[in-house]
This record gives sequence, structure tokens and C-alpha cells, in this order.
Amino acid sequence: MRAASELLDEGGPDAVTLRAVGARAGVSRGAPYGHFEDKQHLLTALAVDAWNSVADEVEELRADVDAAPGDRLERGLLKLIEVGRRQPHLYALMFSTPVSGDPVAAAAATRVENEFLTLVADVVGEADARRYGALLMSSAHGIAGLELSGHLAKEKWTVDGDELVRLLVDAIRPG
Amino acid sequence: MRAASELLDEGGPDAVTLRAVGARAGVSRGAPYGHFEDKQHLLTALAVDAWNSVADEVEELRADVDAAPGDRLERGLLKLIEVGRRQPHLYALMFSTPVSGDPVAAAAATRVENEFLTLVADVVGEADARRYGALLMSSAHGIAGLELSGHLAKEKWTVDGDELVRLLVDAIRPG
DNA sequence: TGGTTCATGTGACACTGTCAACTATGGTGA
DNA sequence: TCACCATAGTTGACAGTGTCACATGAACCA
Repeated sequence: MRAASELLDEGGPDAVTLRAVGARAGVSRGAPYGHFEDKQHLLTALAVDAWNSVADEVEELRADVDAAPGDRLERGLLKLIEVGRRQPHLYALMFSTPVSGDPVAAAAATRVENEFLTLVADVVGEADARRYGALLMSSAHGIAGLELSGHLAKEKWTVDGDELVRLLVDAIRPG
Repeated sequence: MRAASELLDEGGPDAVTLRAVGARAGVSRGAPYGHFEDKQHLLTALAVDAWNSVADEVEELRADVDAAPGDRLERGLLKLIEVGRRQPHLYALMFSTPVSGDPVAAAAATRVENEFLTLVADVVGEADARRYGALLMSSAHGIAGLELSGHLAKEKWTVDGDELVRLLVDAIRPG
């Protein structure tokens, strides 16, 4: 598991061959089949860990009552984007694994969504939280995606991801 | 090429095996190597076609001077999202192919970006076009991505992709 | 006619995920 | 101490995969 996670960071999903995973873990190529039904299930397990990790970070951030609601929301969105920056392959995995079908994966993703929902509600109120929550998650995901594929070059757009998040949160604020 | 495109739509990138492409085109598995350096280059060629196709559609839409600038922008963003809905695998390919390194792919993507840029400028003015252009493309891409991975269920967020685009364009309008 | 060029067919290679059969290994109860 | 069992790991085999060097064949030009 740890071995697979390292290999994913180093060379992407294609580098996560069962041979390589086994070698890194000090076992043989067939060993993972004792723990995972499938290569896909192994990758899904990595994605679930990532979702839960993001949920933990946002949960911790939400506990910081000193910060203004807008700042907390901004930093929460950046937590997600930073996964894309630091572990691009893992990030891609989180969103390429279809959540429907795997209840465990769906639950982990729902944790993150709910964390964001309360963060957004603190800024725009309960009534509009869902609408704007969907908008913010979409936009944050899009920013991460465009950064990842190199379509968000600063010399072209004059802004970077962080500024876009700030722009977005400001635009959402009531009034 | 046509054969590869069909196979991509039917079963995703993994279905685009050289054997299948050859069979569908009536030739043998090694034949594509006369036309493409690599399987990756073949897939990139599909992505370039898709980028140019979107650019054509937005260009055509931009010529419709009867529509309000805001409506044109809205419909332009939906053009991109609709590729994600109708040809999810092709859409994924457009953004998984890194534009840096392949100048042809970069040029095709730049065409789309410039089309959107003028569309945005008609709404917010030249001065803010780049900023808001980046925001809108990011958000549209994020909406398409979340729809694709099933994270944008309407029962959860009470809105769908189309409404998010409308919300976004309204939020961008000056004043 | 002979020669050149180019698209295509073909066999081979190393590699992949997968699985059935086999082999430790470590603990349980008698 | 022994037999028993569950669990984890190994290993050989299988069907596919992308890739490439080489052979084939047809179309064109001198």
C-alpha cells in the first residue's frame, strides 16, 4: 500500500505495476492479490486514503475559529488544489475513480463535500450553501485540473490559481 | 484515425488497442506505425482534432451578433462541457495530453483559449478579460470534470452544470 | 524492363494483469 | 509433542499489449 503510493507519486499509474509494488514491498508480484481483488481496487484504496486525508485537513482547518470565514473557505479550497500540485497522479486518481459503485469511496468523497458545505455556509448562509458549494468545488477542481495539464500559464492569463480562488471567494460573498 | 476515434468513444482509451484500430480500419496491427510515431501520438492527434472542433464551434457562435454577449459566453462554455457529456473519453484525453512539448496540440488549445477570451471581453471589457477568462475556463472545466466523475449529483447540490454556468456568468457581469 | 519508394503484413520480444496450484509459517487445541 | 488450520507468499502459465526489425507487394518513374 505504502509502496504503491510511492510508485504512484514517482511515475504515475502506469508505474504502479504489480511487479514493482511487490518489489518495493519486499514480496513477489502475486502477493497483492491476497489483499486486493484487483489492480483497480488497489488504486481505489489509494484514492480513498487521499479523500480521507483531505477531509481530515479541512476538518482541522474548520476548527480554527480565529480566522474569518472567508479565509477559512479560501484555505480549504487551496487544500484540495495543493494535492493536485504536490501529488498530481494521486489527484487524478481521486477523480478518475468513479465514486458510484464503490460505497467506501463514495463515503470518503462525501466527507470532503460535507466539510466544504459547512465552510461555505459560514460565508453565504445555509440557504445558498449548496448552490455556491457546488460552484466552488467545481471551480477549485477546474483550477487544479488546468494547472495540472499546463493550461493555466500565468503569462497567458496574468493570474495564477491562488488569485483565482481569492477572486472566486470574493465574488461569492453576500452583498 | 476515424477508427481510433470511434473506439475511443465506445470503450475509452484502453479500447484503442493497435489491433482494434487496425481491424476497424481494415489493416493489420502494425499499420498505424506508418502514420504515427507512437500510440501516444495517435491519441494526441485525436485530442488536437477535438480542440480544433471546439474552437470551430465557438468561432461560429461568436459570429452570432444577434445574441447578447452574456448569452454567447454562456453557450460557449456549454460547448466545452458538452464535449465532456457526449464524448467523455475524448474530453479526458484533451486535458490529459500535456500541451507543453507538442506545439501542434498547444496551438489547437490556444485557439480555443483565444476564442473564449474575446467572448469574455465582450462582457467584462478588455481590461478584465484575462482574469475572468481564466476563472470561467477553470470553472467550466471543473464542472465538466465533476459531472464526469459523478461528484455533481443534483440531489446533493440542488443544481446542475447548466445552472452553475448561468450563476457564474451572472456573477461575472460588471456592476 | 528494372529500380525506387512507400504502405502494409508478420514474427518476435519484453512486458502486463490475472489466477490456480503449491509452499511455508505460525498459531491453536489435544 | 503432534496434528490441524488459516493465512500470506511464491511460482508457472495464459492471453493480451506496445513496439520494432524485417519481408512483402503494389504503384510509380526512368
